[in-house]
Amino acid sequence: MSSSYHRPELRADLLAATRALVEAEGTHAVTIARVARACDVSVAAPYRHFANKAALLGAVAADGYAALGSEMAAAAGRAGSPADRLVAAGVAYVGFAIAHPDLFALMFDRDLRDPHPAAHAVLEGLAALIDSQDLAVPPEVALRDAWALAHGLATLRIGGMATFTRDDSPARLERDLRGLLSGILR
Amino acid sequence: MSSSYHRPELRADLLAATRALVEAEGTHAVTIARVARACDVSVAAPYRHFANKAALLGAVAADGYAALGSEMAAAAGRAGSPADRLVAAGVAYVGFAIAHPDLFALMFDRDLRDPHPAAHAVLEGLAALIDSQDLAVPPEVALRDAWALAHGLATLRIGGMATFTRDDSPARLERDLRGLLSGILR
DNA sequence: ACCTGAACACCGTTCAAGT
DNA sequence: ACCTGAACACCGTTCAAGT
Repeated sequence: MSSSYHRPELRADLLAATRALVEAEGTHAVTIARVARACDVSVAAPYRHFANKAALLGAVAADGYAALGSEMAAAAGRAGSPADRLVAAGVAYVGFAIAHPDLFALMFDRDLRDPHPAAHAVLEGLAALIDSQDLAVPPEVALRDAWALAHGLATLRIGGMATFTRDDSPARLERDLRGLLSGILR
Repeated sequence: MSSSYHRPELRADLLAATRALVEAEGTHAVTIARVARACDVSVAAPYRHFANKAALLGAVAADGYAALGSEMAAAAGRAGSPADRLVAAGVAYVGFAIAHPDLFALMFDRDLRDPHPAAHAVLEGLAALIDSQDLAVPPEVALRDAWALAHGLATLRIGGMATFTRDDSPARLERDLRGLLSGILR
């Protein structure tokens, strides 16, 4: 039939199918069998490309970090002042979580991910936006604070907490972020 | 042998066994079969008390909310000024997450929980600490901000993000919270 | 009313065998 | 080197049957 024994793009196909499943039905719906079926391949085939299910999901999470990082950078690039850049990056961070809630949850899942690439991607992005001249606190403190704030807003929002879903407009988000970040900006 | 066909405390035993498994090995280690074995009961027995695995885990999460709420209230009760109470509650929130990371993660898992009890428990606890006289912003905004901040610090910390694990002393936590909350306190 | 035993469909992972 | 088919231990859930 249409199947061939050699599939050079299978690894990429498996990743795409897994991510599609995550975004459509959530991580709990991901099954090696379902992913394999979506790629028209036997259930054993994925094990030639990923050590196990956790490794497959971890690779999808890694793609997510890259996407998040570039969206933050793009948003910050459109802003003017240093404070505006920081706020814009925060809005992009929360916006990514709202647009891809299950992917975002997977990226920060306690057992499925190597935390280093995440920390690296996010912190590199944020660090590039911050000039210590603009800060009322040391840069590392500012990075921690800004990240924690954006992450809390993002996870409580996608977790369905009513206080955070009632008004989830970008304007509201920006107001929240700017208000709290005023404590660390000069 | 030791088994009897009537076990009035089985529901409580199942909850305790599930929570113990969560805290010892993480939610991914929870299995109806393992929980049943720990309670010396057949695999079908838990279904007389919980509709399915998600309901069992949800009940454990509900217990977690109650525990978190009382720890926050106790910590706030030991503090003096309104600002100190808010900071103390935040420290207790993050401290709970550090002490019970897998339980905390389960409590905020996207597919396993009804968000209402969580929001209720946390917001009730926080609202009792805040007098609008002390605030520079409307109370609902203050609640959102404080919760988001504490939640972000907690989840990034238990997620193993290096910037947050390098120094996780209560003093550091308190300093972070106080600094950022200064934006919402009068 | 509560529990057991057996069953069903499904899953993660392994491995010998094919191309 | 990459994929298939079959296998193994395990899981979630159901249900008739026992007490």
